[in-house]
Amino acid sequence: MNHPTDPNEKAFLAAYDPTRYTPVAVTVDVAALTIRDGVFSVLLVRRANPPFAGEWCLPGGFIKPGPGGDFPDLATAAAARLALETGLTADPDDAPTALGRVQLRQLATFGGPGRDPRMHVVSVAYLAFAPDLPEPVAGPGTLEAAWTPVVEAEGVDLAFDHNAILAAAIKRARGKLEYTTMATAFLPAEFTIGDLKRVYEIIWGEPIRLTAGFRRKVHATKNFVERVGALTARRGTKGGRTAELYHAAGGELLLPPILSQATKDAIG
Amino acid sequence: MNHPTDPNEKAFLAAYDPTRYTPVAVTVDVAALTIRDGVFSVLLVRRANPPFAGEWCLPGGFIKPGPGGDFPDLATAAAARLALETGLTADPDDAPTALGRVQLRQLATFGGPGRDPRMHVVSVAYLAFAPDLPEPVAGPGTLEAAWTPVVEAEGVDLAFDHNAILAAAIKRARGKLEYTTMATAFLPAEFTIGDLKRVYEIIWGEPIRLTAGFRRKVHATKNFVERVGALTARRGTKGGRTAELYHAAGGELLLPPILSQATKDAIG
DNA sequence: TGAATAGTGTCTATCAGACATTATGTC
DNA sequence: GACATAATGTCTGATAGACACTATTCA
Repeated sequence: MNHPTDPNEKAFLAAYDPTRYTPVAVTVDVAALTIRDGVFSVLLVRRANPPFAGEWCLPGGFIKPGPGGDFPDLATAAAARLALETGLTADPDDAPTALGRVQLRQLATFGGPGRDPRMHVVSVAYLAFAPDLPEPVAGPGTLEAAWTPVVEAEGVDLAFDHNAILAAAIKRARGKLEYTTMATAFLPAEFTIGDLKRVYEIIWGEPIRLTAGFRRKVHATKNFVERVGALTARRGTKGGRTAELYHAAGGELLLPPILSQATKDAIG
Repeated sequence: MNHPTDPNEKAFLAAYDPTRYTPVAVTVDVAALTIRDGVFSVLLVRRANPPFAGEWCLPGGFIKPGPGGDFPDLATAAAARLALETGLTADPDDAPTALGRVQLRQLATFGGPGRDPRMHVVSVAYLAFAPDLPEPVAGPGTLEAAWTPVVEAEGVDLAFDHNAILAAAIKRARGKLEYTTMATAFLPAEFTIGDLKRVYEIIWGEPIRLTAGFRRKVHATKNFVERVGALTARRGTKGGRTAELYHAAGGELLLPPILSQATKDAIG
């Protein structure tokens, strides 16, 4: 970060009065996506206070200075907000908490006029890819918090312009699966190739016909998955061979991409 | 947009005082990228006023309400800022001004502590892909404005954290060429396949060895280019066959992607 | 044994990469 | 003709998609 040293600048700064201007507020909102019981879901909270008291929206809130007077980084604010609503604490010692496995990415910033009846508000939206998390707890300022199937959430009239943010989040998530290895973020630390395939099917909402092809692609991609060397304990009750376990191998890019049918249709 | 109707909400809003909180400011900054004389360049301006008076940075400024009291949309603010520094007016009647061909995309939002010595500032950065534009003019608050080769700009110590924004812009631009048809945004309305290939080479900073392959890919991609049906007037003085002219065909996606060598190396 | 799930082998049409060839222009 | 640029043709190795087959488990 660059900092001014000129003495003129110091005089200017001493005389600078930020309250002269029409105030603007900045919020950080989080679209936390996960898969719960095989359903693509998003974390929604119900507002306790006006505006939109009693209505559902994405968790979020104004950024404000901490005890030291400094504002937090945007990503830090987003992580804190998510921790507040999920009841999970982000462990600074990098312990493997459930929240530690959540992938936070900046989604987009929404700043059109009329978004908030109080004043002009610019919202920095974050996208969280999460493995199956525990039941959320209502944080301060919220009546309740709930993992909600995205198809259901899209039908709800959310507060502010959160329907637009949610739509962008879903679109981005579906796209990210195509050319990154982030599908693993929806799974626990150890998973099978079948689990991974199901992540794609659940989030895209379409079957993946290629069984062998999907496996080949996953194995051929550098740093996508790594064999653990153990088998799953039995799941389900309908029989079937026990599957090999894998864990995410830290890679990011998945190229050439695995395209969803929707994308294939779009490119003709 | 959703709006509260509850009478309790109206009372709450009447009593709401936005000046109670620590003020935050929001800026919109634009990384305008273009190709000038075969060189990948970015628009920089030199600040007239503190902080960082006399130093170079990306064009940008605080968002503030217009005459009607309403704040503009973020993208509108970015377009206005760019128009100010380039001397081009964005024609609302959609006339084919040079600025009309500029593609504006939101890049990312930067909001860490200590970005601005005056107060906490959150910057929404926009990425502009532009065809060769005229010499810029210094807008209000700037001493001068200049198209600067990106390799040179990366070496300059820019004001605020604009080096980080510029780096993100360059990275995004290089990536966008891989899987979108946005390379055409760097070219005039009519161009040749050779021109298009040169855009890739200039922005990626590496030669594309495939001549036939590149052509095939471009032609096979739906809505990438469309044959105009005319040939170029002679250019250069070294001879050679006259090329067919094409124009952008309105498509967005370029899949499977054309990968740069850098990306290929990254995926092993 | 049959059904269910996991994983491998193989064939083929397609395509990216490489390179040769043809076409059209200036000097 | 020598050279430069544009455009097309053709060969080959890799691979996505499709499908058949093997492997392991439970009822």
